[in-house]
Amino acid sequence: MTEATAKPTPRKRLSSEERREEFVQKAIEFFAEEGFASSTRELAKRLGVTQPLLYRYFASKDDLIAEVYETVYVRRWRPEWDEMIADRSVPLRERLIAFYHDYTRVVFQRDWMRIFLFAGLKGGAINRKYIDRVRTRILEPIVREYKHERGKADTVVTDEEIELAWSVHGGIYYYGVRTEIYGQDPIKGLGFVIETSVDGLIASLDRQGLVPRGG
Amino acid sequence: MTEATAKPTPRKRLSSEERREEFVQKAIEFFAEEGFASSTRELAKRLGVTQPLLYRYFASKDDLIAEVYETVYVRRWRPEWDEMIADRSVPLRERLIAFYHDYTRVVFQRDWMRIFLFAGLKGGAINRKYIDRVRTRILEPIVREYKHERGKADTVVTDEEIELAWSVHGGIYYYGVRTEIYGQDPIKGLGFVIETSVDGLIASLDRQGLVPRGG
DNA sequence: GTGCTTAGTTATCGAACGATAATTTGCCCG
DNA sequence: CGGGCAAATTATCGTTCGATAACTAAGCAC
Repeated sequence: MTEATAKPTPRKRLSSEERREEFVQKAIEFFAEEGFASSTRELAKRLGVTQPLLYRYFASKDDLIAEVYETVYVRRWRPEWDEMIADRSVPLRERLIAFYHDYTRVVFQRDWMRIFLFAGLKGGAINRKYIDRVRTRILEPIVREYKHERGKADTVVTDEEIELAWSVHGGIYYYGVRTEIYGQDPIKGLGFVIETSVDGLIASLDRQGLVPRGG
Repeated sequence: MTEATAKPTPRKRLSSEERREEFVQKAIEFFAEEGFASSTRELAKRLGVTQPLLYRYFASKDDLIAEVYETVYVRRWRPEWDEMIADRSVPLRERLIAFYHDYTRVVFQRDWMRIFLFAGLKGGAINRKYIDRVRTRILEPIVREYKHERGKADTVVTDEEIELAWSVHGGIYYYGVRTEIYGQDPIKGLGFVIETSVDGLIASLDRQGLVPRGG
């Protein structure tokens, strides 16, 4: 249905800051669904404004995209995850289960996952930086906590142990990919996946501890 | 550097069938690297032919893309995987390790993975169909073989067991994503990941067998 | 109320896109 | 050697893209 000829053009005037925030939020939804190759005209249509207005707030389309990255990957990271993982007043198993419930609540969002995949395919540094952060802020702390609980706090975290953690983390992450990206019906709930994955990680770290270490 | 004015234009003439095959193969590399939103002009440039020539072989860009899908996902699937998984003359652990070495040799290719991700984000049915095939041709047979080796061949494969297999399969797959898509240096080799993942799957299936079943 | 600031508009440019039509040229058969 | 089929080209159409310039009007200050 095309618009009527005599459009009232309400032309609400919003302050620069709220407009900008609104644009970024809607751009996240828009680009997550349509991809970064989609047009600024289509985005403007969804925002109910004209396309050139976007260029009053962002110097270029790439600038807008950069702001989308920043908002999704930096602002949604929860600083309290550090303490959740390291809170030794809670048994490790419960701690990790609680953490992964919270982590997946943030990450298993359609817009988060799709933008992450789009960004990865574009080949920028964002995903590499995020992967690095997962290793240093999640996986290495998890392995350190495991070793503390096993009374091996003095031993160094090995590459093998980190790779075991990556495998389990990846298994959980792939559950989100299957349900959020590929639309697969969850055959068993997220809770089951998290609990069995945490159990599997602890068990495989235990087995790894029995393997003779070279050097 | 722009081309010289007096271009020789060699204009090689190839038979229809070899040209078509050449176009599809190069289109796989091209779209894997640049995404399906990239132009047919750029693809033609890489092929060393003019852009309208593509339209002698493919009715539309979407037709070409469909042929890319077909070639990658159907033609690269190895029929012998069925027998590898079900070959009971080999112990299950070795069988699964051998299978995953072969499977990842096909799937852990930059073009395969990137096209799979691009296709998934476009939202067609290809990925859903592929996921279904992984479940019915890989995961369910694996769990059936496990139950046979444990003397439970008569019991039905449960949703929980399939989900355990998905988690481990996803962990292995994510290793490929990290190395092929995000360019992460493999901190431990693929062999380590496959072996510990297979051990982890068998162990978690064993644990699952101890859990009281409802009904 | 009058006027300034600026949010928001319309109009438009040059480039790139998918696709088609018309034209040229390589190659096999006689 | 020469004629015809089809491989491959040049030329071009209509559309859409990111981005800029010029214009319009909303709302606050006084």
